[in-house]
Amino acid sequence: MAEDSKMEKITALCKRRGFIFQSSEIYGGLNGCWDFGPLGVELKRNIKSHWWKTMTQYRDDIVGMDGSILMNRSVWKASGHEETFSDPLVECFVTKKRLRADQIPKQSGTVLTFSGANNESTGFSVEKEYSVLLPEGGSEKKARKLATQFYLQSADDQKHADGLVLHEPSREAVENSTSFNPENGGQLSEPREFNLMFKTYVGPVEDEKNVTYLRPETAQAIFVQFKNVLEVSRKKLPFGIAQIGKAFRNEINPRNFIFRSREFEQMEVEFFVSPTDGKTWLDRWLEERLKWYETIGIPREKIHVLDVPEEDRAHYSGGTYDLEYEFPFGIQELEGIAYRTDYDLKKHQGASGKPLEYFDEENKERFIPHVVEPSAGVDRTLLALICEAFCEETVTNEKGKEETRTVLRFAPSIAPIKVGVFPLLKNKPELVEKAREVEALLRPHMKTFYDESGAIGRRYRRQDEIGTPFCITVDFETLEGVKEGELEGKTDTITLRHRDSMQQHRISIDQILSTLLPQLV
RNA sequence: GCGGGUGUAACUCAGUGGUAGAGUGCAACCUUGCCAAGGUUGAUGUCGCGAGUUCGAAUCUCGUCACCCGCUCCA
Repeated sequence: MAEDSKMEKITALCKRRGFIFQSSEIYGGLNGCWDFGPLGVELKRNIKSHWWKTMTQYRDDIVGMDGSILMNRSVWKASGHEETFSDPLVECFVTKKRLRADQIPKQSGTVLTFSGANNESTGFSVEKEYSVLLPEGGSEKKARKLATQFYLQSADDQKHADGLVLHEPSREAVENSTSFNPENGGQLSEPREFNLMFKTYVGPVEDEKNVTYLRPETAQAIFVQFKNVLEVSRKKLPFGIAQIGKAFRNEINPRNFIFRSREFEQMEVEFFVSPTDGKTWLDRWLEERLKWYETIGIPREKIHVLDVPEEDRAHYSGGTYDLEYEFPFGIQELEGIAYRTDYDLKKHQGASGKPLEYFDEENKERFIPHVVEPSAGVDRTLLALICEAFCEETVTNEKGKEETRTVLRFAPSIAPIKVGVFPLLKNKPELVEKAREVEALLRPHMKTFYDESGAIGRRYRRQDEIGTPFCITVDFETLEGVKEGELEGKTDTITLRHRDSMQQHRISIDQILSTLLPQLV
């Protein structure tokens, strides 16, 4: 199956069956925003609750919290998020001056493009393209001086300045270009988005002093509450704080269905350790997280672990693993596990003036804890699960004709609906009544779906397409007794049909729960 | 952000200036005895949105929004 057509099929299925809709669809949608329909929300809740239990219930060194989306602006100043602007910016390579890309006046003239420079006497040589705009009547001498400055930046010693020779530039006339610094004609960097935060105002007055942002990550809420949580939970290092919540990034270009959206949900643990244990815990968390993906149905071999090289990591990171999944549109990040060192707590301690240190009774040491952060995207996980589960099989029907069966092979533990319950025929009230009874028996324990319309085969296929692992059918043998086999003569039995094999077997109604429940964990 | 493509029913699509269509799906009923079965009936459209041209626009023009692909971006 071609990978882009697979993605199209998945997108169509998600809409048709009620997993995911475009946000504000009847008004033409909103770029980068998505709504989860009846099945999508069940799937999403199952993912989150599985993660939450894994973190806060099955282990005793993590506690939860739920921070507000809006926080004091100082949080974003201290964390460094704000400092990096909210507009696309370009930078002059020589003066390092930053300019708003959309406010650069259009300029015309001749562009001199140099290919490099060298200094014979010192042996210095650099090959890099650099352009300078020479306005009509401008001084070529100044332009050459600027280029010289540019090339000298790559020299670590000023001694190369004397006798530096520029390669002879090529010339090209341009009109209305915004690629050059209006002050000196120097080439500007490509526009960069430095800050993707959504700005808003707290209170009804749209005054600059009321500005804050929708959080671009959930982590900061944990850092600023670190001391409170530590205090009340009476935990000792190493310990973690878990949180699931929405975050917002004003992405330049949301893409790939729900993969990169402007409003998304994160599941994060900030795990606090002593400074000497950071690297060890980073590796431990990698293992933990791979195990978790396995339990929800993404096998380890489908996850690529990228040990992010130092030059690609955030400046504060002491090591980062990216867990990547093979989506139909490419290998993309599902989760980042980052060793954030003491960067965040140190920043907040400095900015707030409140001590965020930890006192280690055993060693009588006081220090700012280091942090290892496994940070997963809920929506990305959901999309990966759908991609992983999606399957089209060719089956032969009773007339010998080949047809396609679409199945979502979700792990039963995360499937939105666990069991479909059907009367074989809907025009026989005894069958309907019995099926309703069976459904009522199961309902307190799992998400059920009752369906009586159309032919039984169609109802099975409908459940296959939404990933329901089990279907139960009440038939005449339920009422009249089994005709043959082990259960011969027994009433109150049903057929249990398995999604993946399409096999059915007959069990008595009082065995349904004990058969199904262990498979739903 | 740049370039290209697409937008008509829930889905897949036909319709190129003159009455809004098909198949699938959906709903009801009949039939039906376990894998998308058959029959009858039915509902669903500001033809993405907004302007313009025209006697008349799904169709032509412009704008805009959304989605897809390729760049770009992704602290």
